[in-house]
Amino acid sequence: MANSEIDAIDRRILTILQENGRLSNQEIAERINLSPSPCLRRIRRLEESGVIRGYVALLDAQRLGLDLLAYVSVRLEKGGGRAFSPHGEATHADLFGAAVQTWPEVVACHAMTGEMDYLLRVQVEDMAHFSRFVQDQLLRHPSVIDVKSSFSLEKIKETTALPIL
Amino acid sequence: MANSEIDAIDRRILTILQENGRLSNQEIAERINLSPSPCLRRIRRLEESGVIRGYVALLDAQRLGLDLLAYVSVRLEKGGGRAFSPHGEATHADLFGAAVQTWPEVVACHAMTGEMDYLLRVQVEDMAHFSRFVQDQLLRHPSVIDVKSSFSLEKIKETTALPIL
DNA sequence: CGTGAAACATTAGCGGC
DNA sequence: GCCGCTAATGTTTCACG
Repeated sequence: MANSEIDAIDRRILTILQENGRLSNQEIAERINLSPSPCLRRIRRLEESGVIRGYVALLDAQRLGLDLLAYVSVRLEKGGGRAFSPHGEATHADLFGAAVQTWPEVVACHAMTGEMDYLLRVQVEDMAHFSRFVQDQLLRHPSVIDVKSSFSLEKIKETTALPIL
Repeated sequence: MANSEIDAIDRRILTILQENGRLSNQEIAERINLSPSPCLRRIRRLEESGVIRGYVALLDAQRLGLDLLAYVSVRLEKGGGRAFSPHGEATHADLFGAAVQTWPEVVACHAMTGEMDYLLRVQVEDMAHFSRFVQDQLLRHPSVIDVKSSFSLEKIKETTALPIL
């Protein structure tokens, strides 16, 4: 459980796995000039310490008919204010956060500094679906005051790889 | 090479791989009640058709010392305007897009509708690093007019899995 | 689509630096 | 402590029914 330091070899492993998470341990070991056993031990350590959160397949949104990507700024009711909830009491932030988890079209949501409280990344088929999402879900939520949407015209860059060099 | 339709079984495979991209073909085949061979054939077809863009490891930004996530709105010089470039001529958008590719701290960049032209997602160690990035890279870029930053206070939701149900 | 066999990869144990 | 070897086990990937 300890605080294993991440050395240069670990970083090379992470860089490789961020690009291709399905390389075999052997292949990775070759690329970093190590034999398979210690390479695997390092990978397992990185997994267990939580540095590697997991492995996923990345899909192509357009080929799946999800042609519209929106960023939505949301402002909530203010104050340390409380609102009714099934369990008695909860902040607007709690209620909104819980709702966000249940909306599949919201692929990311951050509480933010600045004028707006939350920034949502919303992935949907088309404008009709987006409109329904805003009208029926977002604006109907009791904690939401205000919503501002912008739409992605072009994806200039998009990577899940963190800059660890 | 054709336009293979994605059926219900394919979607179940994709749902599984979006969650765990390292499951063995055998494991996936079991979960969808299929034998390994046809399951693998489907996966390969999804990979080759580009529906599956790739497999990656997801890392934990905080454990790697990347404690600051910013969203930065950028406005560029307007017009079909052109600016000098090494190859003679290029739009401001081209120049800015090329620059973005070279900045490792920018993990995503979209051209957007609305008042700002681009939305950048910037992942850095701390505010000192962010400040250097804005001053030395962004604001120094000849096409950039204006920059507005917001910072993530809390990650409410974040998934690479697309809503394909 | 399923079966089976060859090729390949993973992983635990042990000895050496 | 960390590396590398070996050998057993499990997985992928074909050709073929």
